[in-house]
Amino acid sequence: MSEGPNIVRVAALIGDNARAEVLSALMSGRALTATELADTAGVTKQTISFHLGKLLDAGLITVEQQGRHRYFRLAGPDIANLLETLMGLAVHSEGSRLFTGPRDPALRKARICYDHLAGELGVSVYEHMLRTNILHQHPGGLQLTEQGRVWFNQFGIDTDALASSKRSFCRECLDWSERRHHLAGALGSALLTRIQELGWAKREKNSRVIVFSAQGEKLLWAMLEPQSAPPVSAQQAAVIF
Amino acid sequence: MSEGPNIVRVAALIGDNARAEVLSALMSGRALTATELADTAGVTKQTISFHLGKLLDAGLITVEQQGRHRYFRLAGPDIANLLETLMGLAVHSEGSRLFTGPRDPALRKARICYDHLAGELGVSVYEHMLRTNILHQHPGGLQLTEQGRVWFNQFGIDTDALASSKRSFCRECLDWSERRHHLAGALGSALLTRIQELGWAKREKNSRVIVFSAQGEKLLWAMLEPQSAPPVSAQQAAVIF
DNA sequence: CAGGTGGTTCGACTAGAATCGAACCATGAG
DNA sequence: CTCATGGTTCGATTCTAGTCGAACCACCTG
Repeated sequence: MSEGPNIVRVAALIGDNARAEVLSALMSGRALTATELADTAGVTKQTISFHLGKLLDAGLITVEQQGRHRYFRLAGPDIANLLETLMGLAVHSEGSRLFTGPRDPALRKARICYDHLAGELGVSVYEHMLRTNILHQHPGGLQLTEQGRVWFNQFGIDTDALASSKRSFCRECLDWSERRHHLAGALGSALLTRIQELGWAKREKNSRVIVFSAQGEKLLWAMLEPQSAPPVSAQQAAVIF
Repeated sequence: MSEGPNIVRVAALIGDNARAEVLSALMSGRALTATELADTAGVTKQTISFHLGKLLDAGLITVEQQGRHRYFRLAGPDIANLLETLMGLAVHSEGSRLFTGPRDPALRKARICYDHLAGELGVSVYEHMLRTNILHQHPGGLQLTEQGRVWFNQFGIDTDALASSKRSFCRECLDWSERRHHLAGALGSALLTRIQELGWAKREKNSRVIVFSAQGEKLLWAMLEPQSAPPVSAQQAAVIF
């Protein structure tokens, strides 16, 4: 009867309020404890433990013990990718009652997707990088060009160190709100981290929203424009804050 | 509490045996009647009617009335895409008991994904097309090159007619078994149709498997090889490297 | 050591969902 | 018109899965 892999198990797992809430919370890329998760999901500790067990079984999340805490996180970028795909579809399926809450616009503008930048800003930065040939789409996958390497280094990111890590260096990820791609992988992760280091943007507490300061957004674009700014040196940029 | 779109509804919908079976069956791209679906899902007519109602509500499938029959099909390529993504994840999550049934190898080799070719053959054909510059990955999306147009026309596909249709002309689609991309969109659809027209491959009854004749597979590759097929100049193919 | 907090296990309760039998409504064939 | 067939609706049944209360274990702190 059933050909192919067993979709049902995974889908059913996600198709529960509490668990979906957990997974969404973990989309922030943060590692959270069981009680924190219980809190955001709005259930008791016992219940969350039950759910976390199931998610672990299925390999959707992983744990790391640290003292008497257990930190849970998504098992990998694949999972985050699936969740974003689902959101992209759900946003249509919702149809009638689409309550665009107050946080929603901010969420569309810029948010964290697992560990990299997503939303309007995420895709426009990514597409800009393609246009200006910092990144290049190659049959085998996305590639960092030589000038891209220079750009990232000047931005204060050690691309060589990243490349030697085991995780996928750079790849694209589908954005649910924009329905276009943004940058993911080690490079995407490093980019966002650096942006936060420079104080250009901050994460909103308990949310996936990322708020750019007006200044920060301007500086980012300045950094990307090839003519207007021969890449601002990292130190110089950092001075601002 | 919950930010972003409501994943739960969609996921829960897929997370049921009968409905997942329905969706999988519709991945074949065929339009099927309610009783056919009831049959493949292994439930009675009443039950399938119930499930189809839910899937319709959520906009995952659509109906078309024809006489006293109602033909159901997937609502669009997005849905197919989501399902493939899910399969890609499930294949890992299954872990221990992965019963690779007898049909499985055939399914990995070549299968239909909504309406285009997937599996080993699907991705290698697609990647070959990129290498030989029939298709080109462009920041805005996938593009058919001029020489690609010629190639498709010689293959008996009227690309201009396709381009004027409303649906997305050509795009890539992630392959769950290969974890790489294959060709989708109107162009991908036309390609598969033409291959079947030529008798190079046939669909297995009641399954997503596509069986190529030894002859057919050979002819397809001959068609793609740059030296034997004039449209692609060796020069342009070499440009990539 | 005792006390407090983070997490899990067990058992029982409950709500919701899937299922089917049976009756019902349409459409097409003869 | 009558009969057969494709589908839906309704009601009743069954069962699974989420939930919590309570007890329990593990670890850290004082």
